[in-house]
Amino acid sequence: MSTSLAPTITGMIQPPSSNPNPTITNFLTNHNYYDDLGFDQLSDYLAFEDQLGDAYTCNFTSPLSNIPVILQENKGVILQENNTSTESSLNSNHDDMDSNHAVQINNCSKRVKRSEKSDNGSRIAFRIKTELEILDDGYKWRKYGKKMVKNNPNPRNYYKCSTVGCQVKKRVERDLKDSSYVITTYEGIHSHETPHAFVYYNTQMQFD
DNA sequence: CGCGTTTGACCCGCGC
DNA sequence: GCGCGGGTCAAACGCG
Ligand SMILES: [Zn+2]
Repeated sequence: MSTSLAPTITGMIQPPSSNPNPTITNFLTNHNYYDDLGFDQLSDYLAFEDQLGDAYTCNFTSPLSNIPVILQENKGVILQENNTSTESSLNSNHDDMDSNHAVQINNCSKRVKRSEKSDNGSRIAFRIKTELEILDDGYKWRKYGKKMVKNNPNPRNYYKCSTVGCQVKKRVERDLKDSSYVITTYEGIHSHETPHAFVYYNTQMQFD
């Protein structure tokens, strides 16, 4: 099926009336996270690791205040490069956070791995607790493959960005340890912006 | 018609 | 060489 799960998600939350597209803006933060950095090499990524951690948490907390759909359900978010080592995890209860804007990132761990063969693109994986298989992140994806992975009853889906000239791929599978989690792996950097996602932020832009 | 999904075939690297 | 696992292609199909 397509990426139109808006009804499902919007049913779970109260979208702010000012926000024309809650589901998309929610994931925009994800994209801001690595798009703004635009690191082409893992070394860059690693170099900025500390700052990233900040930006990361920040992105997920403050701008999300209105639309913490997924993150509220989150028990953990994992960023990882080529699945191994160098992990810095932070267990934090954001209880002191503005309860109105409570975005609960209880167990937010970040994993970074230096890869030997850092193929041109970057690779980032989000581990998200959700029952939904397909999550609209603001980009248009075209599914191009599905595979059954070994030792995992759940299939793995392959998507590619529909925008011409953009080679970003993403791959979605359920965590075999805990099938209530979905691991979404992005590979590459978009050569464009999302059409809709910035509307919300533009409306926030003020000149006071 | 245009575009997205489905799904088996195909490809490729690797270990035996 | 062969089988296997992971990744991709593409023809057929579905839908607005
Ligand atoms: Zn793209």
